[in-house]
Amino acid sequence: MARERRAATLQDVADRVGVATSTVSRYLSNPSIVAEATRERIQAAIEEVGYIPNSAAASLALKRSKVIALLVPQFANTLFDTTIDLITTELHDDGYTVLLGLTGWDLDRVESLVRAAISRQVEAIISGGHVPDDVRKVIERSGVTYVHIWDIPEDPIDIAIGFSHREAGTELARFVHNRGYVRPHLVTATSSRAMVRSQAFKAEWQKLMQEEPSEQTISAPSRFDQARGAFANMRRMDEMPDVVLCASDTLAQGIIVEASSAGLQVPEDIAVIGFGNAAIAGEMRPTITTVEIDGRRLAQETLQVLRERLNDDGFDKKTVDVGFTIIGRESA
Amino acid sequence: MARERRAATLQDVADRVGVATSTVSRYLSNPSIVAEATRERIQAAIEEVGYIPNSAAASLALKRSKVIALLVPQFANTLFDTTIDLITTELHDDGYTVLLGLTGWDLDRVESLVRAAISRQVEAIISGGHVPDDVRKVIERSGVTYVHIWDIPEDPIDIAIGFSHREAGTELARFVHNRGYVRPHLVTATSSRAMVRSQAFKAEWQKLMQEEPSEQTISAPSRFDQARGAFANMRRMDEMPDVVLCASDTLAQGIIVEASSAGLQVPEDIAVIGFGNAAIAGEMRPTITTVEIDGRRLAQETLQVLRERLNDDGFDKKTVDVGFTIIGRESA
DNA sequence: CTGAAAGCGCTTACAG
DNA sequence: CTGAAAGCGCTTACAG
Repeated sequence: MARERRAATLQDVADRVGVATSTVSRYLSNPSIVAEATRERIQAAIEEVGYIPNSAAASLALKRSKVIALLVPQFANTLFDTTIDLITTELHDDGYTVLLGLTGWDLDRVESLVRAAISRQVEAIISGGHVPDDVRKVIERSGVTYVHIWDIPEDPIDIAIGFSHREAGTELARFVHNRGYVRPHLVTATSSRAMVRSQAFKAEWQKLMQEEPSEQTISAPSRFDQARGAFANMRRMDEMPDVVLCASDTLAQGIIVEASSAGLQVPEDIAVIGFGNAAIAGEMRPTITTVEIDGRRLAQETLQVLRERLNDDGFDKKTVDVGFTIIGRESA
Repeated sequence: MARERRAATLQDVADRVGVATSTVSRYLSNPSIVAEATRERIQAAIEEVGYIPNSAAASLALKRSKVIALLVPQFANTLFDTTIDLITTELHDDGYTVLLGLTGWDLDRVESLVRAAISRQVEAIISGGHVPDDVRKVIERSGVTYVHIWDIPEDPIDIAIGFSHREAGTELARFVHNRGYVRPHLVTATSSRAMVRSQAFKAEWQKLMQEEPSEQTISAPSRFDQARGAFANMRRMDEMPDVVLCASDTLAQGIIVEASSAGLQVPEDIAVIGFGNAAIAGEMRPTITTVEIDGRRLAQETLQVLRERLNDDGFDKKTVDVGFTIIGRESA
């Protein structure tokens, strides 16, 4: 690696061409207002010195950073990987740089990430997780655009795009009931969203059957390898459940593998329902009944609202419900 | 959301306290050199106005951004999710902000992401993918620290931390041969690394058996749902392979599911080998024989080398080989 | 079409 | 222990 080299600046380019920095700057932002001949000399100089603008300086002068922060709990296996992927790629194509913050479900980290983002002058924060009240104040005070994705909070800070996890839980209870299952078992992850779904499921099931479904909790994120323990717990119950509601498709997949390996047929002996409609859900044998959220649509809606806000300077709070769909397949 | 509000600046805090901005700045970077009484008044003022420093301005003045760019092909399901997760989290704890760039295996995007990173004055670029020659020049010219992770290129740009995919391919061929398999089939993904492994496997197999193993190619990233097509292709072969080498554990998992559902026993009728030792590999039934790369160690090594370079100003190129381990399990 | 100058919000020698 | 001032690398009215 080359040793400490001073990066070329606008001044270097200008000197080389023999014009003022303002001319080079204009060429960069709007070439057509610079004379043809000057244009060519500037372009040549830029290439010679390998000039790359310093965007810290530009941010400062423009009061516009073209940076957006993305806060998610972890790098992968969040149910919205596709959504994140699409959003990030499109934002880059729009000329934005994306800051990544991994919260790891840790509230202190959420706060320091939000502060770092604001400090970096981000134009928006897209967050896939909840934010404690004091951090909410920091966000509101700063005036940044804040986009909460994946669920719809009671009282959104600013923009929210997602679906109602409560309704999803309720609908799942009805679905299970309609299919004639009588002993549902919830494998709930310790994430606020999964817990909301389970609560709603229990409430609805109570209404329909006048009883409380059994439940166990696993630590978020729900992973394939947690299935073994979860399944063992079920075996210890007085009576095995006839349907298991999993916090994710990966977990559902694990439960199916465990059940098969214990000689149980899915769904005959025990039915399994996932969450998220990951690629595996449609390909597993048996195919997995699950809840689909349209990640592509979620991404598109997010980008649209964001672009409106960022370009047209709208300042209205906004909530978009992208809904969900229960997809009945072989596993339940 | 609150309307356009001018963010508080150092000047605002200074005015409120009745000191110069330099004093507030000193308080922020090194409180102990400011008088106790002043310190308290400054702290109070900071909280009152909700001051958050503008790091674009700080970058400009300090010529140090505390930003690091992370370039990966996609947001999830890269074999090194854990590594990325660890690196990102630790860097944040070290006070760095992480820029995320998703290349999507697209070389033009690699270039624009590298340029954006340099423009943002990043102190290092960590990249999980290959970089074309002209982009290499941009990197070298800029003088940023460049950390290539996951494999070890012939001629590293700067720092490289990973393992030899060529050796992995060779060792896999020996492993398969030792276990007595005679008709291996490679399911290769179209990523440069997977291709290197397959090449090496073929070369070694040629040496051992004087024949060419059969092979099919799937588009990267290798996913569970590509297993169906891949398996169908094998069925169409004159003779089914007795062992399948998959580009990832997820793909291996898919092949196992497909094989079982076709009434074949794994490994008796057909053995399966994955790559990566994902969580599922040890939990699937049968458990999956695979190649493990210690993602945690990879992350630690990366962080260590990075910290050395960033703090101690070392400028030597460096390569670290973290190796790999073939883990024999039930599936082969 | 182009230049000189002010300003964006910090930091840090240099004085005192 | 603190302040005044210069400077980091850009952008953009304002003149010409």
